[in-house]
Amino acid sequence: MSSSDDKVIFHIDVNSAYLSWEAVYRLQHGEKQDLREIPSVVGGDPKTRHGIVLAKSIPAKKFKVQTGESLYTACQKCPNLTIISPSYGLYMKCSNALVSILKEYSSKVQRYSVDECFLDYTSMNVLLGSPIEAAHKIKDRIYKELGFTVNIGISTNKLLAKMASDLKKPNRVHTLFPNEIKSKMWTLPVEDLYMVGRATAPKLHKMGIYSIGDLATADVDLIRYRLKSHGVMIWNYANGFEASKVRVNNYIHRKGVGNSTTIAYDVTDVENALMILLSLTEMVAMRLRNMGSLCRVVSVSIKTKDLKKYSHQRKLFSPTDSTNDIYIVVKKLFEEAWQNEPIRHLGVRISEICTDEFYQTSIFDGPNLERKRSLDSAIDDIRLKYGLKSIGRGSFVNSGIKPIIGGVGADDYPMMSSIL
DNA sequence: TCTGGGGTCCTAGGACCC
DNA sequence: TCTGGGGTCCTAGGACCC
Repeated sequence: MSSSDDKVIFHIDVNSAYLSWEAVYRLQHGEKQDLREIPSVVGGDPKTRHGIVLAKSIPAKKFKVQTGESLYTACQKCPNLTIISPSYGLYMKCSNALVSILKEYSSKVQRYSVDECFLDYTSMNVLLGSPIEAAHKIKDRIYKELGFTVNIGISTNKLLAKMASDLKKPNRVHTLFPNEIKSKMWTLPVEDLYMVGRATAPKLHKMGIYSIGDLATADVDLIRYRLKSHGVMIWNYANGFEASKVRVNNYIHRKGVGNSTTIAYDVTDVENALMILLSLTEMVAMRLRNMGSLCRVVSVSIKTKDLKKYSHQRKLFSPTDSTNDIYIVVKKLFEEAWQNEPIRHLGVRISEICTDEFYQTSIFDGPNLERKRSLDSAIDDIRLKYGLKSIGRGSFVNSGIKPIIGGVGADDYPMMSSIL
């Protein structure tokens, strides 16, 4: 092996995460039936019948229920299907418990998503044994202490480690070292490669590329000509070339924060739309302040009844974290963009995040800035202490719209405990 | 089968400057 | 004001991920 192959990277992937976590939680709270042993799915909102399958049990898979399909079609395939609504708070706790075990094996742990982590095991051999031994130890410990299974992929970079953990599930350790690429990876269909999705796969097929090996051995100039820089990236991946670092997560580096919602009915009037947008803005702004950050770009997205999508964004003159300031822009953007069509889905997103540490107040912000900021932060404190519903705007009281809509990301609640 | 919600990155085109 | 071309900033939209 050459010196660039010196790194040892693990990718840890929770098997059917949401479903496993629901099953473990329920068993620990006295339920007799293990969700993993019956046809069951996590997903959607059973009340509105909206939504899709987020995770499925192996028995549900036998009925050909697929991740991403609507609950309606899933029920048609499998009439006895048990449907569980997702509880993201529980998943965050499980994810935190996983991360804290991993951190005992290396200080370099990157949470890639709620159910996937990278771990840099380079030069830990001396202390903790060979990579394969350590991976088995980690896998078995997670099962013993937390009750769910994981796959662990081992290689010399993140891409190969991730491809390895995907090989055969569940409860497995796989290696995919550079000398195993041909036998273990090139034989797979090209759509199994990370970053080859619904739009890219058909383009590759048209070029006669069906396996990862076909892509790896194709002429890179031709790939570049047809698929631009994205093509060069996946060609590199197919050859196992990837060199990004396992970086310890830091939510300061987040690029944007957004929340969106599909509405149970079609919205046809400005008042209702604005009420929903205000509710989304409340959540987004609170998350932003929770990060100790400011934003410079505000964007509103609209999806119509017939699934037409459009968005409108604007760069602000000076950065802000104020709910009111953001909402004023949101309102303007919506009124400029909306073409009077029935609305199915609305979203608010802020980006160009910067730290508020050295924030200089612009003279255009006026004398009320500090007052606005302290009001926002007082409300945040109450919400964090007594729950999101404890305080809301008067205008929502009889509207039938929740004063806060939207979920949170992995690093939004660092104070959340790691206990399952 | 008409498809949820949270992200990131890239590209293309227009405005504007020199 | 006829023309060219390079650079940057901004916005909209698409592709991918989990």
